[in-house]
Amino acid sequence: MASKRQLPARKQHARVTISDVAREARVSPMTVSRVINDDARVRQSTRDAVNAAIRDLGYLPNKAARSLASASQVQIGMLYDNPSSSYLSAMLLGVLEQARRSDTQIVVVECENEADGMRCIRNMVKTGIDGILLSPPLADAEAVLALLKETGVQCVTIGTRRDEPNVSSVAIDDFAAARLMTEHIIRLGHRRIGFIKGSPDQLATPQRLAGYREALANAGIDYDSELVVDGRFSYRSGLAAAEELLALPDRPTAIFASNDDMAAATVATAHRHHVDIPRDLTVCGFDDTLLATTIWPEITTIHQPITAMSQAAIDLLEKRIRAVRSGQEEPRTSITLDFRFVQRASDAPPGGYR
Amino acid sequence: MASKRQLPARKQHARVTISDVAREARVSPMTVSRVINDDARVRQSTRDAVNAAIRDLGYLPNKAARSLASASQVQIGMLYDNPSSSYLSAMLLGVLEQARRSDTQIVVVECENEADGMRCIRNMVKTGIDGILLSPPLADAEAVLALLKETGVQCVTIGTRRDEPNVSSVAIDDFAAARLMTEHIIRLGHRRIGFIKGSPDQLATPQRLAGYREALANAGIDYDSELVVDGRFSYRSGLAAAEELLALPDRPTAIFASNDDMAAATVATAHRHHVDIPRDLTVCGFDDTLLATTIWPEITTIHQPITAMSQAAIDLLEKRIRAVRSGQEEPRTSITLDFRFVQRASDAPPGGYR
DNA sequence: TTTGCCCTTGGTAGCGTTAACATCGCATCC
DNA sequence: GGATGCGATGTTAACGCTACCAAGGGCAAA
Repeated sequence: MASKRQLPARKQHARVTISDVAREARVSPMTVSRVINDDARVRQSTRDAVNAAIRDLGYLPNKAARSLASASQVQIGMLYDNPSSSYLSAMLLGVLEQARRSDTQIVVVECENEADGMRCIRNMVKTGIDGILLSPPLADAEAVLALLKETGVQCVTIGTRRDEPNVSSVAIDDFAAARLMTEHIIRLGHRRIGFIKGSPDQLATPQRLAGYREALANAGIDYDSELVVDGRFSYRSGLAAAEELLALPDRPTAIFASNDDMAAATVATAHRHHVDIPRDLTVCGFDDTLLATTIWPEITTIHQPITAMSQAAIDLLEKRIRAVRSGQEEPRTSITLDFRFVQRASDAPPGGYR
Repeated sequence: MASKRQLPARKQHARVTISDVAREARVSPMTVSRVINDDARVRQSTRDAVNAAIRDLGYLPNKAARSLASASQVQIGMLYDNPSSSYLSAMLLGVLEQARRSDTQIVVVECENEADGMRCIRNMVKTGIDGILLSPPLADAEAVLALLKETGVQCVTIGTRRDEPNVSSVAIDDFAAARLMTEHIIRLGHRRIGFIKGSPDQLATPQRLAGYREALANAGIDYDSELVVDGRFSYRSGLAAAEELLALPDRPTAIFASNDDMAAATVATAHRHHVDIPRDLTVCGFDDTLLATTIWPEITTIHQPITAMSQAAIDLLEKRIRAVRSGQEEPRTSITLDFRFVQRASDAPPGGYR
């Protein structure tokens, strides 16, 4: 590799710049800038010429210059606690992708609990963060939200529907999703359907339960509190919950767990009892984390578009931050994305016991 | 929020800049720049004064300006295939953190298989990527590596030790780790130790097996090929492998699976056979993914510092890219990080059968 | 004492882009 | 017909930082 010391200045790398494109298209750099920023006031013919030049030269805008000139850089902190790994990785993917598109710096911090979360937020605010992204269970911690309101930092939560002054949220409709899943199980022919609840400190928990009850009521099935047991979203809590349900004298023919971890635990417990799935017991989960397809049989579940959710969350956060910066009222929008019912191999009509 | 239209120019945000620090410390901006870049030629007393000013003002360098001025921006593509979610999230965390520190843009792409991976690489090269980060199994695909060599793009692999012209790697010593784990099992008193292999197309597979054999040989235990069964790193393959081992007339008292997914499957299979863990059977895994602590009992395993590995990988990649850019020979370093033996609840001395 | 060199610091000129304002031509209106 | 306005484009001056070169000062060698 020859040295290039004879070059006049620092330039070694020489990518195509906006001026090159401008020269090629016989316009000013400003016009090129307008084209790449989708500014409306450029004549179509000019726009076409510029685009052609961009393509010919293989021009790629320089991010650094862009965000320097437009002072558009945004710093967003993402806090996470519950490292349900697949949830986390899906979120990270979305966040990374979105950050790449805009000029956003993301700082990801794990915190152990609510108190730690508050400490992290204080630190971040001190370093001048513009916004914060929260996922459950932190997104449901009142103290955390109160602190956020106090500091005035913009915030978006994922997976928990909120509607407050400076907190927007991106989530699915947990109620409708749980109802749909329960309806599916009823349609298979089940009447005794067990339900494993999630942690009481998360907003999704009562919503999913309500969806289950609604479907039952609509189908004319009496609610039996014996069939509804506590869980904490963890595998281990699912083990105990499933054990409880399977020990019932008239045991359920189907179990709907509030998340996949507990559904997986139910599958394991059933196997230990030599209860075949799905022949003797239908097991359904929620979230469609990778665990749902890791174990065998693969679990019928509700898919949350987590990557898309985190992308939407970052986008929303940026919009709010920009709005505040330019002195506008922050938009008070929350987004509800569509979930998807995913049928796999863990459900079947009842009848194994006969 | 009052509008600020009376301001002379575009400035709304007014963060502390390098000039503010310079004024505060009564030096030139250049000297401040030297301090924050650890340039050696600054007198200690000056350095201290500048650092004090930085602290007082809460100065944070502007990334965009920095990378614009130094033309240092680097684009790195990260390809992943095997979405063992916890592996992925750990990697992403490391990558994000490292990217934040330096001026590196990361593009993360999932690809389904080898062919798809090659397509992705070609695309990225076309858009002017500077380097590529590969994890298994893509990191073990010869065709992919050949393509990389052909295009001359810098590359670092994670989890697979490589030593080739333009490919460095960051990994742990799989051989030593597997040997250590096997030694641990032997020390517990086991003599019949089952082993579940990984996918044949990954380099780690033979290395882990070799570690197992070495420990056996050192302890004077004959190698019994009956105890070594095939797996493919997936939960489902682990189910079959465990079934095979547990069906043996003289079945093993311990099983060492080449990763946690298969160890978890072994636990599930054992439970189905009413074999208690760890009383009747010791099960050990490898990788320390979140699955290891999700299930019950939690699995004794080998911890790979994946987040640190991906950080090191990005760092290495950047160094190589900068070296090439400035016309130097690319450094041909690979890094081996330390693994950690993690004892949990899935192992015990033999004796349950007596 | 002078010369030369190194150590430390400062000045200048960009890096590639965009905000803000200026300009130009042309159609519209009274 | 000249004022008015608007749509399309150009000009200028940053954005905050660092590469490069120059310069001052101290010290050792001549």
